[in-house]
Amino acid sequence: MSPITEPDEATPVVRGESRLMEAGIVGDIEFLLARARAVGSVRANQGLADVGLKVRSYSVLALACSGLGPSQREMAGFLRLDPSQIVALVDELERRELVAREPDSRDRRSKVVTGTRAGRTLQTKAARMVRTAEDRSLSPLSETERELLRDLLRRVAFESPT
Amino acid sequence: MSPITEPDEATPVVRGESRLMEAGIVGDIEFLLARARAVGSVRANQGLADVGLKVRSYSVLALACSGLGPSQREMAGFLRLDPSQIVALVDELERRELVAREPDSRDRRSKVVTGTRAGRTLQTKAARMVRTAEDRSLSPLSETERELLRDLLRRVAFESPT
DNA sequence: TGCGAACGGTTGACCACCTCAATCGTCGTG
DNA sequence: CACGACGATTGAGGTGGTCAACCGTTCGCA
Repeated sequence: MSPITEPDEATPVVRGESRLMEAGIVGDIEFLLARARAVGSVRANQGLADVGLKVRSYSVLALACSGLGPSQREMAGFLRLDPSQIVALVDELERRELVAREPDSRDRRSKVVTGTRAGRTLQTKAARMVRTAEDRSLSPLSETERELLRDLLRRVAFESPT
Repeated sequence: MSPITEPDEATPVVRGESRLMEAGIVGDIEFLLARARAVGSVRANQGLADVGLKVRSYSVLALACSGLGPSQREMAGFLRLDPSQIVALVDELERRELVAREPDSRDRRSKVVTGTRAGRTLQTKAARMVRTAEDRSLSPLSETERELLRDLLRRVAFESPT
């Protein structure tokens, strides 16, 4: 990086811009999550652009196609989004006839979102693209390390106090 | 799953809204990163609000106070932000006299950002708040698991292909 | 039974943030 | 020394996050 020193032969292979790795901030989980996400979501969005989706809309579509019949509020809580954002996302997907809002017979306030046939086929296609994008993001890790990372993140994301 | 079954006594303690955990999306790294970050950054921002910072401005301040004398462009690459965003963040910190822009003697195009005395004291104070916020976010993990998560994220965040 | 509080969905406004293109001064190379 | 590349800056345009208010519905409770 510095313009004068020649490459150190003992330097481990570090693809990132490395001079600032000395800074204490690389120990911050918040920073690491932000940067990992920045790296990955660009790629995921690129892949999903082919089917006219983004990570946001893909998440909603995936939940709608899960067979669990989630209400919009459930989606909002699960994805940590404001309910009003779900409205817009479902609006868009419904306009494209990928999902449908069905009234909940038990509670007429809430609406259950389910994937249409077209939605389900698109979702499986999109899931493949997400997975290949993910593969590239996780390429520095071995298979067991990837599973480990998923497990640790799952616990932080779901079992952390409110 | 089915709406009628009574609570299963073998169910592990899951604090999250759990019904949708059956959905395949919980295996998505992108989703897990987004949710973990959503959980944690709210807390971190709350803590930092006491000193008038956010995670963004804190990151810039921390880099400025690292003693590494980073240029704005280095910061941008490291934090994965657009250079124009760095301008605004440094403007704000400079206005509060927490950091100073110094001309780089080697390259008069670039400006080195360093923390002032006030900036450094605020930074150490802020670092404490970030750490306690992080402690709560990572509370579901043991100490060795936390280090493991940090290490895995570091590799994904820095060694992943462009 | 009926009343009020709470809730789900929706809308709209507002602010933070991201991305991009254009500009200016500076650097490096040929 | 001329030209292309680069760092910082500005401004525009689009997206996303947050919040308050609203309507219809449900639930707790008197």
